[in-house]
Amino acid sequence: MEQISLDQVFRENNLKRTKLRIALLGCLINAKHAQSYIDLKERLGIEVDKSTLYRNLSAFEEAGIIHRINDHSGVSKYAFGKVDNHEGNHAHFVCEQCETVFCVEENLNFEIKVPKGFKTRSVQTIITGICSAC
Amino acid sequence: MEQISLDQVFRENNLKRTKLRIALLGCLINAKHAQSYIDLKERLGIEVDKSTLYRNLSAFEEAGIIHRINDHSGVSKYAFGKVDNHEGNHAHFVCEQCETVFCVEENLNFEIKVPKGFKTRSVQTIITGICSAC
DNA sequence: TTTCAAATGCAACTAAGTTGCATTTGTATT
DNA sequence: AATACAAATGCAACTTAGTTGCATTTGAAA
Repeated sequence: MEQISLDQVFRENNLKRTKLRIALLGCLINAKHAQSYIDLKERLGIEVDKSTLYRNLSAFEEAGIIHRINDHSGVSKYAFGKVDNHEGNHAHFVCEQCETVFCVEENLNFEIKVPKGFKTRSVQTIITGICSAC
Repeated sequence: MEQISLDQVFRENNLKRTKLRIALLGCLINAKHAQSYIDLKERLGIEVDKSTLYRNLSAFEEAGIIHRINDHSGVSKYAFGKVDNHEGNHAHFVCEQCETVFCVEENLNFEIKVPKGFKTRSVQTIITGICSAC
């Protein structure tokens, strides 16, 4: 696995290197599955302001550092990396029991025909089922 | 196109045939794209109680009469029919501009490999892009 | 070390969706 | 047609995710 330099990520995206951002991005990188606001808040340990956290998540998302997943629960979850790389998109697996969201590493490279006049920009796939732990 | 009898749908699913349900299901059947709570409320015209509407949407969803779509906006949208029929799943197209959600009629019949121990139950695909009207 | 935009913290707000409970209504039964 | 009862409705109050405006603080560049 390739080592990631946080400093580089921040510099490349014109984001100031603050304590919270370092901790937050660390959380997201090390997470084994997608994290909600609540998950992140707990994981961070330190007291964090809600709006600051959300603003940072938005900033990271806009910069393409993380991506947001919206499953059936209505609560947004965030995961490190982009949904689509040069080889295709990846899917998300949502466990019905524990509600954990995993990024499925297999790349999807299918095309979906859309009606005339429609232009596709991105494709997100959500799989529901039962995870190995449940 | 096949004619649908609302009475039959209600009877089959053990749902009482109320004024609101008839109007609501009518709205959903006739809609050209997926409807949010707000869309439905406006479309119905009549005064509707929020919780009653939501409860009915849940009831319809549980009965498999309609399905719920969760796009990036965080607001649930509802569309008539099931996501998956005997031929595969259908995808949803979300317009980035007008936020309209369309059901894409093409059936998807691909398989996604999930990690060992994971069991897939359903697959939902969301396409974002620009619709023909925008 | 100064400077300034960008980031933070706080409080107040918005909006989606839920819950509990009293009242009403659809339908099955007599 | 009258009765009976569960299921559906309406209302009010609540919960929770996420946002906004603004004063204060801080990172980094000059």
